[in-house]
Amino acid sequence: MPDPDVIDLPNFLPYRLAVATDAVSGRLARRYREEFDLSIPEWRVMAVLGRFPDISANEVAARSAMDKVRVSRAVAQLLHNGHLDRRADDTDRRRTMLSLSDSGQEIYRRIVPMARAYEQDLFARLSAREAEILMRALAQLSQP
Amino acid sequence: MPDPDVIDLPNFLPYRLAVATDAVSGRLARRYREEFDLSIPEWRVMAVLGRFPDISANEVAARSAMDKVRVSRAVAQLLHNGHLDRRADDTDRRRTMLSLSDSGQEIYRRIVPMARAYEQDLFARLSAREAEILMRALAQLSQP
DNA sequence: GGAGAATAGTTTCAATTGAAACTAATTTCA
DNA sequence: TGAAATTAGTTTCAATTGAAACTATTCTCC
Repeated sequence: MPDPDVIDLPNFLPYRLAVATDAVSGRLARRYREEFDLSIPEWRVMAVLGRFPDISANEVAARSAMDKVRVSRAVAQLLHNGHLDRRADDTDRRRTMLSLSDSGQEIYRRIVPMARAYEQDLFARLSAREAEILMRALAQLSQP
Repeated sequence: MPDPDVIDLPNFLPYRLAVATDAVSGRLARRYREEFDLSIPEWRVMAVLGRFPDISANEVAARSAMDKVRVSRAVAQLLHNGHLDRRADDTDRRRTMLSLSDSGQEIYRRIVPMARAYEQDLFARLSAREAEILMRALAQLSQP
């Protein structure tokens, strides 16, 4: 029976979520950095463009839970490293269409199995039922 | 059947965890800031000291999943605002014992019910069984 | 058509962060 | 002992971040 006048941080849901995310993202960020020299925002941009080629930076932002500033910077870095192609949209010259360059596709091709394997290692800690409920619960908590 | 050559970010566990944490922590951080003028690190320090009075900054760090730099800065701010008391440890003058001041206790007394209510609002999105499995799954994912 | 609102994307600025270096005190052990 | 290693906590430095301001373009509607 928990004392209602006190909060036990390790059992406090927002804290526990944050700790789990730090652990999971931290390990993954290190591998992206070491093996592919990518930050998490850069990886997210590449992941979105691998699935939805030729979309604008704004659409990338909408599909990656990042604001346009973070996307803009990640895109600039990826362009600098030659992992993206950018071409102006002729019908609306404010927009630019982004896609993975050959080099970007090469990295993507290599990073996807690594990310999947990492995710499988995480799921291996859970039963199938726990995994399914976890995913559903996270979706519930993400709603405004 | 998911395409094994592509990753769908919204179904990728590390991404989904990060999005859920952003949502949950973001809302909570705004309330701590608006209602109590506290950051998340400051709140964590207060939460730990509310449960374990008279411990050192190092012990706070160990119990709050923060490094000593973040704790040091949060403690400095809380001292500045008069929410903590600090006294030197006579047997080891490197250490200082921290505790909530009267003003800190007053804030703690008010913030705990708010945090609990917020957590209850989160749990209300889940069934009891889902909540229990979520907490267990998060603990599993937090392990090194 | 054109003035004003809206949109895509970038830049600026200040705040937050962690690694590494640092200070001060304590412990280890030759 | 006392020199070297360890520990508690702070400061410095550079990187990351988001809000707000900004540029350039397009849309709205009189």
